[in-house]
Amino acid sequence: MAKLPYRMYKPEEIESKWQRKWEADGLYHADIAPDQPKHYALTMLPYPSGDLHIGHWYAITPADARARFMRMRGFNVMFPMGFDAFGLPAENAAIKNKIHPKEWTYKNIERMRQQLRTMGAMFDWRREAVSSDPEYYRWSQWYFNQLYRHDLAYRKHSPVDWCPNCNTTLAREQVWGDDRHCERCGTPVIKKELEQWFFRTTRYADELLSFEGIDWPERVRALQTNWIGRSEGASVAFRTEQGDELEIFTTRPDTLWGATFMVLAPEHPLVAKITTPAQKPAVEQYVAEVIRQTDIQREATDKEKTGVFTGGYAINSVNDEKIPIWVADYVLMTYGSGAIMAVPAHDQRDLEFARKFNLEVRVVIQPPEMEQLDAKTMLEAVSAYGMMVNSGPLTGTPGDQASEKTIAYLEDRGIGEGAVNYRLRDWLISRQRYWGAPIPIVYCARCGTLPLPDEQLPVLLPDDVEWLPTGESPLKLHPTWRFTCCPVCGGEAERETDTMDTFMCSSWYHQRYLSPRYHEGPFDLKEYDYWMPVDVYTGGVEHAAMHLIYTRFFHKACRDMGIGKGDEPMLVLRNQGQILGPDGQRMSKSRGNVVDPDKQVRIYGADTVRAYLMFGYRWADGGPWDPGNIQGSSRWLQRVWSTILEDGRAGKPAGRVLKSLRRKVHQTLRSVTRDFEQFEFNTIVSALMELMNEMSKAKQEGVWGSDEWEEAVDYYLRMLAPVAPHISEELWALLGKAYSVHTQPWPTLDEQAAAEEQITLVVQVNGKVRDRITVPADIDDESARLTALQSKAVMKHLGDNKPRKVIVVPRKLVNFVL
RNA sequence: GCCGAAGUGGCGGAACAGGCAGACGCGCACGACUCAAAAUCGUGUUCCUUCGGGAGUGUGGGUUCGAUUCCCACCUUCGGCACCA
Repeated sequence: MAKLPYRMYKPEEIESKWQRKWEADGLYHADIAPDQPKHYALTMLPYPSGDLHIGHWYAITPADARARFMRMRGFNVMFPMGFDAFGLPAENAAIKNKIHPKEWTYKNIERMRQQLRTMGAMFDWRREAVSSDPEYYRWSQWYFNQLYRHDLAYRKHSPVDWCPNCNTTLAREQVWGDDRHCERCGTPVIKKELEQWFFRTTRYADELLSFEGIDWPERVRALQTNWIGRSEGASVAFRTEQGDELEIFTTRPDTLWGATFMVLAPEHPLVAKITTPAQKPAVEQYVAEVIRQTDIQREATDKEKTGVFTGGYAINSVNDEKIPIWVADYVLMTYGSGAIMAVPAHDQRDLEFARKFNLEVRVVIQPPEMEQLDAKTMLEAVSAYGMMVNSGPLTGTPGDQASEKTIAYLEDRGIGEGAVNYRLRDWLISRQRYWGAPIPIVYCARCGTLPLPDEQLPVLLPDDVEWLPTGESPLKLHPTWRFTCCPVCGGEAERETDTMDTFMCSSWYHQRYLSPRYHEGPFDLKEYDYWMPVDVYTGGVEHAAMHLIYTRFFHKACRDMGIGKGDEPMLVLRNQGQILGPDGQRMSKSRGNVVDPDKQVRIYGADTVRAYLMFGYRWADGGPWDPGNIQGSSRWLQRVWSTILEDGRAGKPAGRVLKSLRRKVHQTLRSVTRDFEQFEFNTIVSALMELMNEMSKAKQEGVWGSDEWEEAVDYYLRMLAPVAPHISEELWALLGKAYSVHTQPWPTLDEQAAAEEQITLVVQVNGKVRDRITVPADIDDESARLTALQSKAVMKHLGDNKPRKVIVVPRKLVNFVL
């Protein structure tokens, strides 16, 4: 073996060198290869906030390592990167620093591109997409038109959530927490009545509940299921005394005969008509009070019930009974029909209301295991199913058929039908801000609301705009921009001046990566057919009820519009956790606990930072940054460097030593392969550390220069390559191996070499470990038992007793039971 | 209240199909090297112990020869939803 000149491991010298070479060589270019299986690995694209955060490294490094692993396993891997570049932070920063949002954004993108390069990730930069480029948002607008033409986009006047700090409306998904605050800035939202654009996500509510064919974490599935909030029941038509139909939704049609009053939401359109002159002042005052309240005050669950009698009555369709109609704020206009039938005996909220206002309580369900219910004394509503009582023709129906039979009864008589309700709302996409894709709609006094013809896209965002937020769309304040001519009649017309929610732009970015400079459509179908769907999608779980619902909706809509294919955009989803500051708190500039990745790279090198982020945490959990722990990863790579590069003493190692080295190498390969497949990154690094410890010991015993050593080093560098791409490439080159380690195939596992010849048999007496004996791996049960019996420790614990039972688990243990 | 995830040494964490709890790393202790320190290398490191052992994976039960792992009940933490009819 040739003697190598000894050198120190200096990551700062080798890392940028290889990064430049890889890029110059196009080593990570992903092109269609029809004969090769493809793998589309996607990591959520960052927002260009200014600086790359350690959180970006934490998210991207393992995704990159796994993409590299898949490539070595023979897949044609695409791992693209881009920027989600529209959005409020650009405007906020612009206001603060008096710099144009566009300038701020593109400066940041340039800076982050450079920082991303220092990670040594295998991005194919030719596929980069930036959502604020006209060539990108042209297609966001085109998609808007498609949705509009397919009746999946519509404009509606309605009460919407408004962030008074961001000065814009928000989608329901962007309002968070008990205090209903803005997802971006934390300010509590208020309600405004506005004319806004929506996407019909509710049309897909049912389909979005199915996760068939995709492997997504339980956490995300549960969250989305929860968010969509499907309830099954019936809608029933009641009538007012004046003859108006009053529809209600109930999940308990079997309690219909127990309805003793009705409640309307204060905003319900029939309130004014129903209210009698005598009750008018009280009702008007109550409604005015409720409207003045915020949603937070109004929706507090622990609040005492309030309400007012309208003076009007409704007819219960099942028994023609006349029941009073009340107005109360515990009924929400946004769910169901904004009206309920109240069944106080079987609904806690209705019971509280009834007791407070002395309304009738009537038992219509008797669960078999409960004592006879007494409407006069009951303190808690009984929501359990049970036999229907006092329910006219359905009296006596058992609980398990009650709802079903009632629905059939309603349908027979044409007074109601089985119905499903969802919590999910349509997606409000209008934003009264500047830095977004303009909604490509024109309003013409003669021709009405018109989407701009596709060939007139993109509707360019003007640069010369006063972007300071006023509550009005900045585009509306531009002196000329909004005036245009009607695409149909050519007369004077005005543009829509709102921009689109940036989640619209990020709903389809994985398509743009396929062909970011394609001019004929949002993507080149050739590329789509080869690469889609995304095989592995990784990113933060905070998007579970926003981006991850929107993008599924978008994909299904595309499928139905004949643009895309398949039911789901991303087959496998995995979420990483969050890296916190060393103090265990969320990193923030104001707390001063921000860990700067650039600085860590300067100190330790990118490979060490990568290795530590993979090694130090369960990826899905994350945790506090530990400035001490990273030392372990740094020392490890130093050891890898010196153990592989420094000449060893030539010796005559025992065959046993060589065999055991080979065994460890193949065992490591087995576990590293499995862990890559299962996204368990921390144990990949620990297995590689173990192997290095073993190799270092074996080297002391003289294996250096042997075939086994050569194989160990070769395998080691290939296994290390996805984790630490620079040091492995450098060592690969220094050993004279053919460029590049990253285009090598993944090593081949020799199961026989990995098999243990000798095993440690655990010997127990009464389930307690008393001895450990080394035996041949293929020992039969009887010999195992006899060998174990000879153990001194066993003899001592057995004494004169004869074991009642002996359990032998092949290759594992022998247990003597007394 | 409902849904979901998670509780293992001083710390991050490991244990793959019910079979050696604590791999790997940090920290710490001791030793080697050094005039010395750092770095590096080596050894030890769950707790208690009368040195025989005993206890131990959030708590209490259960199944089993045997449970971090399976079942039941509960506690705690985190995340989501919540007057949703």
